[in-house]
Amino acid sequence: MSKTETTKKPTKAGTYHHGDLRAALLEAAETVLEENGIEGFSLRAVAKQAGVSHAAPAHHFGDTAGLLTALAAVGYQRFMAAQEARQANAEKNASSQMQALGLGYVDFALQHPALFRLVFSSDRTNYEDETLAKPANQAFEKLVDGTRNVAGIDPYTDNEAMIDVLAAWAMVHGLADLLNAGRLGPLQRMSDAEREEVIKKIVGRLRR
Amino acid sequence: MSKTETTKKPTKAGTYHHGDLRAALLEAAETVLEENGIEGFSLRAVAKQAGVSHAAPAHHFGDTAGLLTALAAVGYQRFMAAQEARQANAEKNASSQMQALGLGYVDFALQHPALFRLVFSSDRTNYEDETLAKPANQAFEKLVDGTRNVAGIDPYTDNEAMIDVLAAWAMVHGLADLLNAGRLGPLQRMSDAEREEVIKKIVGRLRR
DNA sequence: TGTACATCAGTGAACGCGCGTTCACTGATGTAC
DNA sequence: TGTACATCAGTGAACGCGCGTTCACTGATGTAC
Repeated sequence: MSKTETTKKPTKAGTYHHGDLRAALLEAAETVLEENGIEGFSLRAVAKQAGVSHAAPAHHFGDTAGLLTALAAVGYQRFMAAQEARQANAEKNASSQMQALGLGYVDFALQHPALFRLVFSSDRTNYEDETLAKPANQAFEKLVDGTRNVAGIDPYTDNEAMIDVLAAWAMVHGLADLLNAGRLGPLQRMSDAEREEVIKKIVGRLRR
Repeated sequence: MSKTETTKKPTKAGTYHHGDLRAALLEAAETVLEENGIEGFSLRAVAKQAGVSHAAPAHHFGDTAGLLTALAAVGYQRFMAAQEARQANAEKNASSQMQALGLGYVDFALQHPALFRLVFSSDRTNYEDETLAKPANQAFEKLVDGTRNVAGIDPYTDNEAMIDVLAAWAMVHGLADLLNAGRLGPLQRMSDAEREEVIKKIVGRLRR
């Protein structure tokens, strides 16, 4: 029953008011999501995980969709961080940087399977919410930029280049989702290094 | 409260025993799944839809996973039917037939979004069950056959050809899932014909 | 510096709901003789 | 053809559980004077 140290704002432990319950609830929500999946997600479970009364989350997020929307925004931060980590370790030419975006996409999916679903497949989030729409667009822009650098053409003015964008997205998304679902038989049982080689080859099947 | 006519086995209407409740429950389950999604799926909801007592489904399928597994097997029939319809209308050369598999994949996803998720992304099904594993393998074999015909090499003996198989699968799966999730912005609002052209172009981004 | 008061964050009991599961039951069907 | 009995399919009441929501509350904080 120990409250996890949030460290953000040093709260006075043991007081009636939490200090930064919103942040603590988001952290708890991430834990609950990964442990129970989207289907097992509930405000009460989050409250319990945060060690707080069950009615408290509604006070900050309204309802389940509100909390999941805020959580999805956090998900995009994790997602872009995974991509940036790959890009930092990749060669600086356009095509290596583009490949890094794909590998980061799959990294994120494998490391945070439930968050991945929430961000890219769920209908329990609200993309009208500016705090979610903004990072979502930001992530999409990174993909557009990468394609622009590889193709030398702006996808926003060239239809074929936009097809490249969508094809790249679809490819890595499908790969990530099927891997998480355990539908790709042999790939499931490979070592990380082996699987990574195959993933690179699959992503390499994209052509202009 | 009218029981849907099953037509399979002409049951004596109004009798205590149903006659073919198993089939009627599967039909009801498909309706409930598409209406409530995987998250809203329950044995009780299926019983209600079938107009039968709430404890009846457990008698035939054990638990929710059992019913969903049986339903997923039905899903593969729908899925392969969608692909076959596309293939029947396509030119008979290897590459057109392969493209038809991809278009059928997307057709199935758009026509039966929840069933699509159940079949390809859910963890609430049991692939150890032979009645599910069999059609799943059958569907995979169609993809392997298509690739073999295009590449002229057997994916089971050639690693690069198997990469082709997985890349094709990943591409259309990602496309279908993102479309269903409503994440592909502009594509969502196109007419069917326009969208189909774009989908064909995206699928065409696969290279050997 | 001290007091009074408004505001705010979080509590906890209560509610109604749908869920899966259990279990004694009832009505229909099939079989033995 | 008729009777007795076993088997089977489906019923419906009851259970405990976790859920979201409501609401009167309590304790901490901040502000006015």
